[in-house]
Amino acid sequence: MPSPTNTVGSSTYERVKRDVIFGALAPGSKLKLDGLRERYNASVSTLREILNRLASEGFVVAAEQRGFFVKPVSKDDLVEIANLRILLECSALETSIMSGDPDWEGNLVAAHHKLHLIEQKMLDGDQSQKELWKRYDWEFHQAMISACNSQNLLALHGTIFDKYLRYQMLVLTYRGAPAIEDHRRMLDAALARDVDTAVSVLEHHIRKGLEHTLKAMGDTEDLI
Amino acid sequence: MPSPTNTVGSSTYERVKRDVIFGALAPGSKLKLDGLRERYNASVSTLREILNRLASEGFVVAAEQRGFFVKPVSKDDLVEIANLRILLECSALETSIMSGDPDWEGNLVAAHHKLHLIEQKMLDGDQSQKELWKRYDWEFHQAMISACNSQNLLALHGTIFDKYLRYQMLVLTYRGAPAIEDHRRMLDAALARDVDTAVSVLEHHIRKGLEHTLKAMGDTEDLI
DNA sequence: GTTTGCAATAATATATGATATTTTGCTGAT
DNA sequence: ATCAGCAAAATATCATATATTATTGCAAAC
Repeated sequence: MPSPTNTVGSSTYERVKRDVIFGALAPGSKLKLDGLRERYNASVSTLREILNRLASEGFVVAAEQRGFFVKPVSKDDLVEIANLRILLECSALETSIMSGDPDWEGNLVAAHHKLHLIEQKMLDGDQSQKELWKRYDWEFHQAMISACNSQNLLALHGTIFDKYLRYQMLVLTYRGAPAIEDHRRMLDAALARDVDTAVSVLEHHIRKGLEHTLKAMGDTEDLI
Repeated sequence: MPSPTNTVGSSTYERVKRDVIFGALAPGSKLKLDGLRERYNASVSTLREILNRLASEGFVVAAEQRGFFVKPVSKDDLVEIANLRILLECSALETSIMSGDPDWEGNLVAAHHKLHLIEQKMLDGDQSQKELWKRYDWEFHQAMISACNSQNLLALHGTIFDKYLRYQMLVLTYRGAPAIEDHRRMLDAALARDVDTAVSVLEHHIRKGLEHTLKAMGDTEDLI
């Protein structure tokens, strides 16, 4: 099998983005080219390309002539992100359910199964695999909307999802059983082609997550 | 007044983006670094930064190890873009109308006035200012949704609008009087805080534009 | 004690050239 | 026509140089 043969640029891009999302690079912190060069073992030119990409996606802020900063967080921003996620994901879900084929159903069931397995572990107190858990969460939501017939919509949703994820990682708390229940209900509704139920559960799911994260941010006011 | 003091990077970025949107750089064409260096009088490093930005916005395609290409066009892509514009702009319009203040109304009336002036010229056969016309069109739509209270939504909409605009510029035809009428009706509905009417006129406006552009693309099959 | 002004320092923006790798184009053989 | 293999072209990456701009530190002034 051919190894992914990643270029320095793309693999470092992944690493930096990941570090922003998972908080290794703190919100608002300055991204000095020289510091990054050491940290990621890449040249300044390559890093500038990466930071420009991340800036246009909104994970980084590029301040003309003053360099780059990790995008700051705020409750207002989180609310905007959550609302956008609802708008994009619900819309995609609707068309996806209406046009999903057997392959789609198969992937969906598989994605839910994997997610469910790790959710059980989380419930049992094993918090050691937060990152993997979130990846499966992402894969499940992605599988749900993957038949929406719009690459553009999927791309936009992917970015928004990652931004939302950053806030969840920031407060580092777990909503637990209710979220698991949401996923199950979404799966069932999707397979039953019950658009209305699926969409309303999804919206509820995101709003509850938003509430939860906002509350956690209120308690930990320092991270802004 | 302080001059904009643009950096080479940002001003060249604007130029390249503009050239993609207005078709000076043809869809699908290869963007050779060396060629661009001559054309825009910027260094390769700077140009790579710019192309990376444009790639992450979707105006350019970055093919690992094979360089950059102007994003190709297709009817499917146009349909996706139009649907996304409807989704984003209608949602933004709804909240904007509900929370617009007097300043918002003022800007809106002003934007419509400017747009209307140039639309009349277009109707009279003066097609010399397509670019200015499209700028005013953008400013009007932007003014409508500017009170939506979401920077994230406005940013996303801006990008989608530009992509939609590229298709319009590509086929280079003018929908004329009906579009002018749409704008007037949207303005009136917005000022009357009639959300339903405004939103449905907007959706109709975009769908008609889509139809029109699709038809023009069908006739000029060569540009793909 | 706070503010102002300015020099010293640091960091960014941009350009250029060098190297390794990859892709592309071409030639000739099958 | 197809394919292998080589030469030319282009990209990806890096290091380095320079000009410009931003930041910092400190002394002088209020």
